[in-house]
Amino acid sequence: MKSKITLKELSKLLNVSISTVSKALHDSPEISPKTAERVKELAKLHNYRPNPVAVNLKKSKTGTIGVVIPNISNSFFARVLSGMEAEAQKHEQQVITYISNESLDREKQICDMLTSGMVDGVLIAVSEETQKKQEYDHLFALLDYDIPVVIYDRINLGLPADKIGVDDEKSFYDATKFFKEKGLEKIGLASAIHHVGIGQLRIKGYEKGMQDLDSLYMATSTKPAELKRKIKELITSEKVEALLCTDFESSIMATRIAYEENIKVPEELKLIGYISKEVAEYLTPSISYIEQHPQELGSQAVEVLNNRLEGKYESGQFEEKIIATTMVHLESTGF
Amino acid sequence: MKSKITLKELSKLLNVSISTVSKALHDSPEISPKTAERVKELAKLHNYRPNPVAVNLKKSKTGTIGVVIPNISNSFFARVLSGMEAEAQKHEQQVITYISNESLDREKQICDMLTSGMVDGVLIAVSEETQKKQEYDHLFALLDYDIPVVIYDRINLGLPADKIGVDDEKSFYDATKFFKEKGLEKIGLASAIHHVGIGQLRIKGYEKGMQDLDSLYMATSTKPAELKRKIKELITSEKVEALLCTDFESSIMATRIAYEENIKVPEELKLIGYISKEVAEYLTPSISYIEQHPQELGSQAVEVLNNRLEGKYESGQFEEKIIATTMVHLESTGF
DNA sequence: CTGAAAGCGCTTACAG
DNA sequence: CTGAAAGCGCTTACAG
Repeated sequence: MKSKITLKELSKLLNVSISTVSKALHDSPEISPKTAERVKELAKLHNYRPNPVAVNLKKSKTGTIGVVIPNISNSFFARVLSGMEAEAQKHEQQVITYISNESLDREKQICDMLTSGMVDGVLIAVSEETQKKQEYDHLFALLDYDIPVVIYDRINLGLPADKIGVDDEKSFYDATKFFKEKGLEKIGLASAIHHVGIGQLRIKGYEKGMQDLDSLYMATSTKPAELKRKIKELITSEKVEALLCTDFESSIMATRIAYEENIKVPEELKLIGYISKEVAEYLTPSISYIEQHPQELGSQAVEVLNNRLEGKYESGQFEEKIIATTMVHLESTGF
Repeated sequence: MKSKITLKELSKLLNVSISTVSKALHDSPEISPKTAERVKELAKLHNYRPNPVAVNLKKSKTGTIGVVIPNISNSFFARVLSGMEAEAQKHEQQVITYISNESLDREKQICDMLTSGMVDGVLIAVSEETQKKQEYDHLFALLDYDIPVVIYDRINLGLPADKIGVDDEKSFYDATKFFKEKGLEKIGLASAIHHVGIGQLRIKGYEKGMQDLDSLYMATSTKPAELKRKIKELITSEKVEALLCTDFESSIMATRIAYEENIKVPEELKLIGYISKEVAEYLTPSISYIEQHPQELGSQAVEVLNNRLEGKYESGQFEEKIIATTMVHLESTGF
């Protein structure tokens, strides 16, 4: 039980002033090499560590960044967090995690608490409910309090903040094009997130890729039973040759339906999912997927925030970064 | 851009002293109702929030707890974190997340930084490498600095700290018994984590459940290729009727091999996995699994830590809580 | 080269 | 009932 030693105690032990000790430990040129050495030696002996709370108060900052995550069970966000933590670590920042559970109320609570100055900046993926109700006052409150906000992943909401996301539209455009180039014609899309921003972008990419808007085959619903029925119809009645899925639910459901209906993947149906590597690889058959590089997204989000904190961006102007996606081919596309 | 108002500014505006303002806001009986009201009104108007860093310095605490997570992509840990965050929220504590990536070095770095007093207490699931090398000095360092530590999930390491975990041994004992009662005889076990504590406990539960140690069928390896070969042998040559899997890798691999070898699940082979609800439900066929209630584990871990911080436990004596598991039957057991 | 002083924003025992 | 003072642990401009 060493119980932390303070500058004051150190200074008493050394018979010098607190200022001298502090300066010595910061390699100030004001201090003679001799005293500097004495001080450092004793500090090391006692394993002195400055009290971070005191340092932060003095420097009028907190050394922490707040991350708001809509749903941590979604391994995409878990990986994003991991990238953030790694990058923050490099900047000696602590990551405080808040989970909104896709709830507007919870998000408001979190933002409210953050306005008190718990953190130097905030990284947020706006919850689904918030997007639906388009209530962004709590986010503006953060900006009012001069707390920089970086919006990650769910970025097409027209908010005045730095943003970093994934090229959702292009990824689906490319995937659609890919199937077309392979000579497939009947290409469908399944989505359980057609009502939220990123879902809409992915659908847009699909539509652009198809060009002819009469040849679209879409199964969309937020209700599992309804989505299932619709996907089944696409696969069995319409007999689409390929199916793009915009999210975890629809990807898994499509795999499942193909299995139940005895439709062979990839021979009779080719699938591309929007799911994490881990799940994609382990499904049977494994599902080709669009890799979003979540860790990269996370680490760059922290980078953007720190640039903002360090004044590297002009105020009033906002950064918008897009991370390119990669298509990963596994068994379900069979190429 | 409101830029936070301070007590000092408030007091100037009101023509009273800082102390008076502070007391009024804390409903001190020392203050006259009249001034109290005046103060509160203005505070509300300016949306005054005490600077948390200053409050913490004054109170010699940080208001935060540190959580060390070995691997956030593992949805078990993601859910544990979610439970911790929810509980911490109730206590108005912030959760600072650190990811060790199962690395001893990283874990040491984290603990080293934590000894400086970043947090009031630490929740940790010890990394695999740390367990393998049995190097726990960095954890003792935390205790030396009087920072309470709660070990969660990976608890059988004989460390002198409060612990909260899952009843790994019993869960496998029960699962084994369950198969036996259904009249199955050839019951096998697959494991990619036989070298770490929790793996060993699960295996022990299996062994106890089998009683006759000559009738064990085990496939264990940390190398995917070798594990695959061994599981395949159990399923095809040995023709076990049921297989218990101790972890994500072996669960998924077993499903996969059954599919590849055209062995029908559950008709020819019954499977129980140790994986998250989300993945279990979505596999084809869905996999019966042992539910560990990770959120519960997380929230109780925070509870234990707070009890310790509040001096509700005797020092020198350690709590050890066990969360009971539940078996969830899906298609792969077919009962 | 060293130290006294002010101050970061707050709380609280104490004096009046 | 109100306020001056000390102090949480640190940093840094300033005086000597």
